[in-house]
Amino acid sequence: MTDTLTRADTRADTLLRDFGLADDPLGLGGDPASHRVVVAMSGGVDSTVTATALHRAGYDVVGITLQLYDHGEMIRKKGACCAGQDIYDARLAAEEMGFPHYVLDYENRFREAVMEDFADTYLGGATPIPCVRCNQRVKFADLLHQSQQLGAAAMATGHYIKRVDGPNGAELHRAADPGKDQSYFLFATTQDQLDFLRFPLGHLTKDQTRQLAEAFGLAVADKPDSQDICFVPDGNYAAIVEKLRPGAAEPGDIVHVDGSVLGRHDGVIRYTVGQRRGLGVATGEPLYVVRLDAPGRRVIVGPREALGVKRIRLHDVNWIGDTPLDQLEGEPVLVKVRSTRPPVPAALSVNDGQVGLVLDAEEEGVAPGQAAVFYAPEDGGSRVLGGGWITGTV
RNA sequence: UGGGGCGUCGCCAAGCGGUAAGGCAGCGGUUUUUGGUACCGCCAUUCCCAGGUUCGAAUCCUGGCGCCCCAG
Repeated sequence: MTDTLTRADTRADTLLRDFGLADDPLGLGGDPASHRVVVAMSGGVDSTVTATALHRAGYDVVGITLQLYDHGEMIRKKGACCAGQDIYDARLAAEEMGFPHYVLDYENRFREAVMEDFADTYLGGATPIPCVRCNQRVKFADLLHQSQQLGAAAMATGHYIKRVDGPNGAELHRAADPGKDQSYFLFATTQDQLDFLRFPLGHLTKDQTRQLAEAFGLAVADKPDSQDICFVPDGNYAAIVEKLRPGAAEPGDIVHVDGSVLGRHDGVIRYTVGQRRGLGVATGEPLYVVRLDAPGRRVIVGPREALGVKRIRLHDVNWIGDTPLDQLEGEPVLVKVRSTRPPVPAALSVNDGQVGLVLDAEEEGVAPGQAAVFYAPEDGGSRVLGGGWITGTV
């Protein structure tokens, strides 16, 4: 028994060393034990491995799990996070590994900052990204402040993204594992937040994380990755919008870009630019949502060729590059207008506060409410320079 | 009730005597820490109905029924 444990410990220590998580991996200096580190624990593999690894590295780890929405019917959902079973998983792991763990009730905050924004965005004819709102307004705002109040030297998460110390301070870089990179969802991270944050898994692959989970003997080692919107139990997001804003979604016309009315729809909230399915309109060729006219309750559709977009207007841009943004008119950047897909070349346009992009080549399905995330062109798009919310396209 | 045309999956549509293409829509799945896209799979034992000819018909014949057009 002791022998097995010892061997497992050795295995874990070896992996930690191999993965660069052994000697003060957070770069806080001095004795790790003198630094309190809050780890945001969702209950999934990644954050649990993060907390455990940092605890083993000697930091004064405090695990915190946010309870984000009510239990009830959502408990059973697989691949969710931050409710029900997941909170229990996080607590259990902390208990077994031997570091303190707290559950904070953030339901009200989450509903206001994420879910209501979600509903209102859809009602406005745009397509929200709740995961970005959650990171931006809850995890990297309220929880981060909470961590500072607890006297933490840093807050760590299990996100797949890299924080790199550069000549001008902390930089944000895409994850080593291109398939798991979460930079798109973290574009709104400010320099202040970045200074305090740490992402120990950013230079690991998902496979390596699971190896660690196994070596640590974590119960969540085989837990499936989370996906979909955590507070939408069955993929029926429109039902959540209806529940939050009863009666707000009203039917209207489905109109072709040529002006002809092709049919009716049950509410603009069920559609997003680029969407093909769910229109229920049969012409010979497939039709896509080209634009949403919320005030007119119209869904404007057209052929795939009508989806191409080159110019994008942005608002609430977060910029964490070295050169101030207003000095970068016409400068080249790489851009992602969607989480999955490599960054594509574009030019910044900055006219007295109005930030926009001109893509070298057309992109399809660029929807208002989604994000355009900037990457530095120099190193092939490794460094994240920030991003903005898409207001409109041409 | 004179002439002509047509009735094949929810929509469009191929088929022209040899045992029901395809597209669109729909449904299911894969991919994906948003939505969407893309990809894969499923989707008419039956061709408006009833008889008949034929080894064999959605395809030929007869009679109904229903549309459409041109004339009255």
